[in-house]
Parts: sequence; structure tokens; C-alpha cells
Amino acid sequence: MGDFFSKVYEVVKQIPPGRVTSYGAIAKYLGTAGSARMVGWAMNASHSHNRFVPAHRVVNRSGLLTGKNHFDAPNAMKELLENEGIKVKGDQIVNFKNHFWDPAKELGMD
DNA sequence: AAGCTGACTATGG
DNA sequence: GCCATAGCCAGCT
Repeated sequence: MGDFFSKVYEVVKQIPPGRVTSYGAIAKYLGTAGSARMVGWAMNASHSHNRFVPAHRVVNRSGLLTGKNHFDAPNAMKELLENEGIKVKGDQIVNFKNHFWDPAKELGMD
């Protein structure tokens, strides 16, 4: 299912700056709801992708920066988000719901 | 080859 | 809202 990875990258790359989404939302958009872990796994393999993948815009459903530990630096994810105007308290995105970007909704699936 | 792991989520108490 | 469990499935050992 290498296509799944590419699909994930395509969606993640379409996330607008200053917005974030969840693994589950992406999984659901791709029709693989329940396999949110695979989205996270795709992120883990994102370094293999030719283009840059804004994995920092993908967090868990609570808006928690669960993947920060997988970045080059533990604070890289937080800094990238704050650089886009997103407030981050510890590992938690402030006003997460306001920044949430649902691919299924925004990409014309409403 | 068989089992374990994990950047998750939904559900029940 | 928090804690415990269970489903999920591709990749790694």
C-alpha cells in the first residue's frame, strides 16, 4: 500500500499554513478510517518523500504534538507551528479547534 | 515466517 | 474529563 503513503503526503501538503489536522481526519478522508496509525506511520516515512511534508501540521485528535519526538529536534514541531501563528502551550495547541482543518470538508467533500 | 511496535481513535466505566 | 481496552495494519526484528 505504498499509494497510501503518497495519498497522505498529498493531503498533508495541502494543509494551509496556520492550520492543523488530525491523523484520524486524514485517514477518514482517504477512506481508511480506523487506521489513523498508518497516517502517523506515513509521517514517520515522510523523510523518504521527494518533497517536504509539513508533518508538524498533523497532530493527534486532542491537538497534542505527539510526533514532536520524531522531529530532528523535540522543539522543532512547536517552533514551526508558532512560526505560522499557532500558539502552543507545552505540547498542546492552544485553541486547537479553531485551527483545525478537515480535509474531507475543506477539499470539497462537504 | 511470526510476533511486536506504534506520530491513533472510539468506546465504556 | 480521565483511565483502561480494543481495533487497526504496514513495517521491522
